[in-house]
Amino acid sequence: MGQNIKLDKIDRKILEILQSNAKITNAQLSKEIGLSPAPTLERVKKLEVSGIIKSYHAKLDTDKIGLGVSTFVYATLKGHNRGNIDVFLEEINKIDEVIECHHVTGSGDFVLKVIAADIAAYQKLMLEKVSDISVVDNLQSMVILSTFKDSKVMPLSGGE
Amino acid sequence: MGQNIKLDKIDRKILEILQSNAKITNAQLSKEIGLSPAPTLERVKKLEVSGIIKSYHAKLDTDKIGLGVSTFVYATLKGHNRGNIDVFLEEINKIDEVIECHHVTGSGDFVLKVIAADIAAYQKLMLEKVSDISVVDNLQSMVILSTFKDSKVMPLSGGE
DNA sequence: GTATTTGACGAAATAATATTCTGTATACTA
DNA sequence: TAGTATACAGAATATTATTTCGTCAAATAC
Repeated sequence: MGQNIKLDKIDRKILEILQSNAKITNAQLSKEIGLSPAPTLERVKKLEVSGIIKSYHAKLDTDKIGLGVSTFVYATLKGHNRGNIDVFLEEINKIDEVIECHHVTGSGDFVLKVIAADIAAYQKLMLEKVSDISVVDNLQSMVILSTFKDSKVMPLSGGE
Repeated sequence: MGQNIKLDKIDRKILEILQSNAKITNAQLSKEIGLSPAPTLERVKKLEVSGIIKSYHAKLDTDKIGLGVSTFVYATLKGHNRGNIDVFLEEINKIDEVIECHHVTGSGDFVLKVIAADIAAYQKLMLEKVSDISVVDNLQSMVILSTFKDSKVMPLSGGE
């Protein structure tokens, strides 16, 4: 289960291009995939409507907007039961600085990605908002020193 | 260092909107921020040229394109020296399935985000490509069971 | 094997949008 | 106070998206 829509080589090329550059004009895109503008647009629309393309986003330079600290945080809850998880997720969703939250296998229950202006702001955030969530048992932070790869292009290979 | 460009309230609003919806028309954007189209476009261009806006990307539904497995991987190297790190990064950059690579504090040296079609493909990838990198000492994988938050909108607050 | 339907395509016309241009007001500087 | 730079709105222009239409090819039915 999961996908059911069949993508041909051209569709995958479109997806690859739009992942790396969403602002390309339809005319340019059509050239790169070797079709005329009309069917190109039709394909893109189909990909959007089907939900394969979920959305489009601008990527910012965190340093330049004054967000100098990014971290990964492992959060363990006081119990893995449904109730605690729901409470945790609800609280996490309120915190804008937590930009990712994944439920994972392994010792920790959740992996968060957190962004703050600086270490002071980060500490404040963690103490006052995250640690404060009642169901949180343990938190372990890893500060990102530098990011060497942050590709927005996923590897597309699957079924012709 | 870091940022130097001053952003006013309108700029931050623009950034917020473009992060969550990069495909908005300039006319619509100008309405939402309360300016006419011309200066709105001027501001956006300025944000692009200054590098505050780095790029625009389409976000795909991983399930629908047949990428069912996402993981975080902690990688420790056989030594933290510059040479080993360079070797590691060079190899990692060749692997499309590794979409993120962060240098972090803590026990592990690097955190990777890896995407594959299924567990079998993931295992193959890790065994044949990642583990195979000579300078890699230890790898620890955490499979993402589900993602509850994956916001592309960073919290903008800083200096008026 | 032939007719028919369906889907995808290209070319051209149209509509919407981005982009440029010009003049004005406002804030900053000398 | 005069001068200058900056940001803005409104209108004209250029680009681009979008729609329309006719054609072709593959699949299906007869």
